[in-house]
Amino acid sequence: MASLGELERAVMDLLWAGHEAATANTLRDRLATTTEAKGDAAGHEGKELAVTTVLTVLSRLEKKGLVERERGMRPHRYQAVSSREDHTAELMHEVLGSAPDREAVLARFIGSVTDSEAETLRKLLGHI
Amino acid sequence: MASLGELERAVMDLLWAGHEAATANTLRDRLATTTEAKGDAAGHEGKELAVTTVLTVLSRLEKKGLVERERGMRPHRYQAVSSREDHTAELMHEVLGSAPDREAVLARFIGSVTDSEAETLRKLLGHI
DNA sequence: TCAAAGTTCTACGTCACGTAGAAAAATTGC
DNA sequence: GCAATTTTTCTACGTGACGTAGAACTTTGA
Repeated sequence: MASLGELERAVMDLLWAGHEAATANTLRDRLATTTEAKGDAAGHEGKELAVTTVLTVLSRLEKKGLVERERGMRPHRYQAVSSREDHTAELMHEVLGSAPDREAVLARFIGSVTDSEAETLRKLLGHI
Repeated sequence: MASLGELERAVMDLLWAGHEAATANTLRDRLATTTEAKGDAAGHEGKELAVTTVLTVLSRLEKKGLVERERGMRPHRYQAVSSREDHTAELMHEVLGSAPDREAVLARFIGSVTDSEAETLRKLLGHI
């Protein structure tokens, strides 16, 4: 119960990037700019979504527990509940837990980790 | 592009469990038995699905690259392409790769790993 | 009090997935 | 060799998630 759609993901990325709370309007604008880069080479002007679209997505993300909003201020402010790193790490644990033999999975996992990542892991495991 | 539905997951679990190739019929039977346990306390007799249902799911899993079938034999034999551990580890890598700062994610990840898992990791990463 | 800005409700199209019948193809038992 | 049976493929429908947004309701600012 944690998979995100394309737009939901894009919104989370924005919230995670500049991690202060943002309004739906701000997000809508940033989405247009962000999408711009992804569009086909030629200046395919990032299309602005309707604010309601962004609001719907934010509501769904809130329901999923990924986003929380301050209802005090009038243009509600939205922000990610946890950092991208925390969320991603949590996801990794979920995946890991989906297999009976966790240690066997870890073995395979380590097998295909980059050198620098292995180094990072060694350090982290050192002082625990 | 790797999330599984409930039934798809159940089928993969069976293929991963007894990891010889199996026919759609065999799988349908095992699904009934397996489901039995999950049903409400009272002997809620695992309901047998139509074989076509199982076949459809197997086709979809094949298309997703998780299952392969031997078309030689007539009742086709199906088997998982990779072990559950390999598949799970691969998923973990996918998740890890979905964040820009992989090392930061690893830090959080390690932070909430069990002791025995940490031990396993140390061994796998070699001394030091 | 009104217009403007913001929020909630409702809704539609699409796609994945559970589910399976109908039709086509292959096997098997006589 | 042919009918009965098994297996596979095609087609399809219901449901729920997600992208998308208009309509309607609420709050704010002048």
